[in-house]
Amino acid sequence: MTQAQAARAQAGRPRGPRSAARRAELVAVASRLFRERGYHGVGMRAIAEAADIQAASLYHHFASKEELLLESIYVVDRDLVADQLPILEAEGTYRERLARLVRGHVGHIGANRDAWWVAGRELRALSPEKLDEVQVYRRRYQHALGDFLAAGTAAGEFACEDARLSALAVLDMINGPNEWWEPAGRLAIDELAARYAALALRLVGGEAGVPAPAQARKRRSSAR
Amino acid sequence: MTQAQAARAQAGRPRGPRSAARRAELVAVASRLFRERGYHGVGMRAIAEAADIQAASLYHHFASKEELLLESIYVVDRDLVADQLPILEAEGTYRERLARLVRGHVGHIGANRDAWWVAGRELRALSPEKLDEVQVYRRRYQHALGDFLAAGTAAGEFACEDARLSALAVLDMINGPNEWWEPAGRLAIDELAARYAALALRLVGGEAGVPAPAQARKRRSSAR
DNA sequence: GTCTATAAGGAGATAGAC
DNA sequence: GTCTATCTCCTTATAGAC
Repeated sequence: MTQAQAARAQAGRPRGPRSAARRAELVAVASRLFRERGYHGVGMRAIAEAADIQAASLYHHFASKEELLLESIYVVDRDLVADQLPILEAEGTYRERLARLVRGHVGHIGANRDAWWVAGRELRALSPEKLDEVQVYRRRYQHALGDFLAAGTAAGEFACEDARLSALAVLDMINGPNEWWEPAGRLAIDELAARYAALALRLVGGEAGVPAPAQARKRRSSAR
Repeated sequence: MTQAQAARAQAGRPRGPRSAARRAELVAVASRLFRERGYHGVGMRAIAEAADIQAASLYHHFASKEELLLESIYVVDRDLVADQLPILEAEGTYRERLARLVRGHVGHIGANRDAWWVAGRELRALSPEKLDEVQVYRRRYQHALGDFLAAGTAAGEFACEDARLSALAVLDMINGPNEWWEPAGRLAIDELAARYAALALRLVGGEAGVPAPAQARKRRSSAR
């Protein structure tokens, strides 16, 4: 990848002779195939065929197959963090903010299934440099959640003995639907997101003494 | 795969001119490489080189590359279910049995890291027939846990609104360490297993009204 | 049980025409 | 921006000697 390309990838709305919209289309096609067959299970010829062009034409838009993979992964690991971290800093009780984070997280999985599947399985196909870059985003998210749970425990809203571990446990749980949720299943993604939010509150001790989890969304604008 | 080979793979201690011990060695080598580089990222030549033989010699022990993958996955999906399901039927309170299940599950991840990594990522590389076979084990585990949580709720030990979903949430959480735990980390696998067991109890409402989770292992031989 | 040699095809990537 | 043609290397798997 050239420096110019790297800079373009960082920007929110890249410009230039190689249209950003076309790139995004091609990334979406590649993500779908990577999801279906795995990064190493799909060739540039197959991606090109699915996009209805020749393999050589892909190299006009992307320097390498790895760049296609990286763009897929950015949809999750870069963009999720940018969307979600502000939630933890926003208004509301700790419980409300945690619930919003979980709903946003699960909803993001539902809205970006191909990219999530790829980001969950194909990180190791990245070069060490790009892998590092991606993992910085993940660690930032994880640490922010750990700090938030510690603060919520200090404020008496949660009861986390070990906030770092609780953050891992919550993330393990809310990443789980990436492995099994599908649109045709029993629960719509919004329902699942709401229920996982209630379960996450239990997990961090945010529902202590309230055995009936259906009540979770009635309590509002208290504490803080 | 021939029928004889399939039958041998099913048996606990396969015999024959192609030694089971040699097969297990080669599967372990293959699992490690599949973990490091992905199923499609590793060639038969690389597996052979790591085992210090020629690629053609692998075909004396295994009919195909896929058979090596399948044997890796069996270590998790077939053997785990066989080890773990009896725990749910054994003696003890529901809480005790759930805690034992979680500790066994997390411990199995720690003891079979390569196989777990592969089973978590490379299922789609199996043929549809073998994929089905593996997924039957997974569903059995999931359904057994769901039934167990429903029974524990009816018995008053848990408080699961939706036992099927709670089973998924618990499994999502306790599968999580497959993604991040490593021996050199902050927690030994036994410590992690014990803490995740306590967190799983919270998740299913098995700790209602007990905000201090450190107490979990003191209560014993009550209810049932 | 392991070897050498090879078949038959797919991989990522590039050159240069249009 | 897309094409055709091609380079070089690697892929799974098999044949048959030892």
